[in-house]
Amino acid sequence: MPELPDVELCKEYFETTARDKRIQHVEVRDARVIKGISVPKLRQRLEKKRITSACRHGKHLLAHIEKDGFLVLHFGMTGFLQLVEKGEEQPRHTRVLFRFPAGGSLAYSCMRLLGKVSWTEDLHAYRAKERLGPDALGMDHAAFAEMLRESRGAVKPTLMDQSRIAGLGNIYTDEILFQSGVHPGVSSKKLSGNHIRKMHRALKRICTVAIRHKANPHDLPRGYLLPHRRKGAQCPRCGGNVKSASVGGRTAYFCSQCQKKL
DNA sequence: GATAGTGTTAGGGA
DNA sequence: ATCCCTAACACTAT
Ligand SMILES: [Zn+2]
Repeated sequence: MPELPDVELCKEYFETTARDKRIQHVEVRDARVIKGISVPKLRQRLEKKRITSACRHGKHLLAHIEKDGFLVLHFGMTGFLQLVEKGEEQPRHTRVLFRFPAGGSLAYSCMRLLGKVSWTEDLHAYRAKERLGPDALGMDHAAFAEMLRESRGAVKPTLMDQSRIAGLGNIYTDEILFQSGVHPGVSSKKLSGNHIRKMHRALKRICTVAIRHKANPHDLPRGYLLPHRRKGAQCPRCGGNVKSASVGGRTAYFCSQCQKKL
């Protein structure tokens, strides 16, 4: 559930299920996901308060709470939100339950506990404290090109560096590099202007299309790597073998035929 | 039973 | 300091 397109969909889900509602009660079922604030303080900030809007920055969902500040939700690798109506069963790994006066509640589920629930009074300060770079979808070509020129090391870890560009992770950087014809291990410094342009366009296109298709890999247009993102699968563009390699400590999947090392 | 996995960060070595 | 790599976190699916 966790890269930019997924979090954007979470934001939309949050808006349709929680906006303008008042939080009656916050049930913290596993305090390990609460970060940067005590459980009583967080409850104090949220209970009886109205949710007025939501926004996303990178992989972070920020829900504006009437007057006070922002509830921050991060989903790690396995987090998601689900509206639970009265009497319905809640997700197995629900860590926090936000109850509304009408009886329904919004469950924050996070199996691996890699996500977090937090609080901030100031979006700017939060961004700085978390060292979050500009959001990937809001970055124009000039900023994107400059970011790559300033970076060292392989391009894939650079794209996943949340302090340089916020929102991309292991999966979508593979798709971006695949559609741009760039090998994940290439040094950012060696990218031509043409490559950078391709990557910038691919990033915008891929995130937008993924959001439109509910971030479901099997609903993506033909030619996308994601549905074939496993070792030994066939490249959807050339029919070659999809390969994997460890780049920056994560497993990258790519087609060595379509993606050149330059 | 062993292993990998959509993320992030602390700790260690160069 | 600063960059880069690895391990660790917790839990499930294969
Ligand atoms: Zn190919």
